[in-house]
Amino acid sequence: MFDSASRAVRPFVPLRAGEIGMYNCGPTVYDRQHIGNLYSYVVADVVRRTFEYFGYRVKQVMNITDVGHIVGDADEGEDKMAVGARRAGKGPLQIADEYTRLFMEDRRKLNVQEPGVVSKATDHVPEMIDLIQRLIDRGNAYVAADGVYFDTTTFPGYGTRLNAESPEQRVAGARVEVNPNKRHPSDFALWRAAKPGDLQQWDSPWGRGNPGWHIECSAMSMKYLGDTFDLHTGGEDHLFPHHECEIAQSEAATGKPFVRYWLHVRFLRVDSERMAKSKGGFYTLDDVISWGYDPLAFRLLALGAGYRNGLDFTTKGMDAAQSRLERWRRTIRTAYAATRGRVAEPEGDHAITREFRDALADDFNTPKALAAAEKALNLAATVDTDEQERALWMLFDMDRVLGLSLKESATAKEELSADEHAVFDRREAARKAGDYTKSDELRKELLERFGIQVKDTKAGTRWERVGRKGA
RNA sequence: GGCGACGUAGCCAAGUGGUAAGGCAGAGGUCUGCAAAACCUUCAUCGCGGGUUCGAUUCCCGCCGUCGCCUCCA
Repeated sequence: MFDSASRAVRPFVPLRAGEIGMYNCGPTVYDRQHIGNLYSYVVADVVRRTFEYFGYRVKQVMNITDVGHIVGDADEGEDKMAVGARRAGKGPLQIADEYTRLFMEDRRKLNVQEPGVVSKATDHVPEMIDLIQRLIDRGNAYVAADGVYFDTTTFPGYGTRLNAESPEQRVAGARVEVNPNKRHPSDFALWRAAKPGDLQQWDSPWGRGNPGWHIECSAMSMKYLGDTFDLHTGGEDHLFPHHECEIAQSEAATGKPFVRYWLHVRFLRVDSERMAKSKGGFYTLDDVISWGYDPLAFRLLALGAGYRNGLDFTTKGMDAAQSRLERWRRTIRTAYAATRGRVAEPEGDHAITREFRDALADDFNTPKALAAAEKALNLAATVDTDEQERALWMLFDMDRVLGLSLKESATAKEELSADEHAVFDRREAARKAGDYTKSDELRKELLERFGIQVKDTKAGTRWERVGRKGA
């Protein structure tokens, strides 16, 4: 896998054999998560599933940031949680709970498995305070007028562990006013003293206030995974400063290496541009669903691109993914019916399975893995039932990682409603009577009114729900 | 301004020093009352210009273009 810290692909070797500790930087729950956020969790999910597929036990921890963090140091702008709360006329915790719920719902729709531990920042303030105290005791942090800061000069290599650009080079482009309370411009806040009107504040040895943004991830990841753990994931935007700060404060506090492998997901783009509210490309999963797409088509789209290259979200791309998904389902359903639900593990190492596994083992190359799956699909479309049984076994096996509910689509049974059935029967009658004009009319009606595609096959008339696209 | 990534067919997207996976769309065909589905066939010399090499899309240099980061952000 590719490790951001060494900027190279290197073999993955876990700390403890057969076991992996993995931490995902979670969302700040002050608003709905957009598809870009969701995309990064789909990637994390595929990573987790891949490790499990290869037999590892994965302990996955994801945080929920339910404390508002406006700024690193210069206090400008407004607390995000506060903004969200005021907008809805509710308290910060209600807001956090509400958006957390919606977030978890979106994840389920995308077949993203639940992490073993989901930890909320507000539940871990004591741990953060402990950690800050340790840093002060060790001389890595100092108390200033408006909070506690990490002294970056005490941590050699600060800001360069994951980034090629040195801190000196950054100063040139600095665009935020330097806080005069800090000893060095690059120092970052661990604890911020409360200001009048702060909705969320806690007591601490340094007075009332709230924790800095970076400290929560250090405190929670180490609590659940230990001082050193295997894998830390996040969006590319976290490379700097968030993860650099995490490294600095964690390693300074423990004197041990913090994370063994870093994985950063490139941003999802909308029509080739970064999604941003100002550009109008801020979409939620519900938007995507309302346009007539299956959430799993979005997952398939995500799988179709390498996580390090980012994903370009376009309606064309979604159309392609939707068509592809529907074809997979049809093929599998047909094959499953042909084998009467039997599947058979191929003897020995099947070339297709091997191709699939090699692709995943090569830095989670899901596009390549999908190509292997397409080969299995071709096999499933043959008339040889032995071949089909093997193909189905392989597809269901692959689905442990792909997470496209292939098995469910094979066995899904759907019924026509009474209304639909009536139209369907009338068409059958017209067709039998040779009245093709009328039968074609009714077929069109089924499609346009109910989203039902009628197919006349040698084996009789079939139908299928295809949904209605476009908006 | 600094740092980084990328530029492969109409679109999305893998990949390799020896003439380029897969998907979507399209075209032709088989099947069909017609459709739909399915199946078969078909569809690229890899941004531009140099260089290294027996040979480069793949390595190096330059240029052009796109995108991201430079302390809110998955």
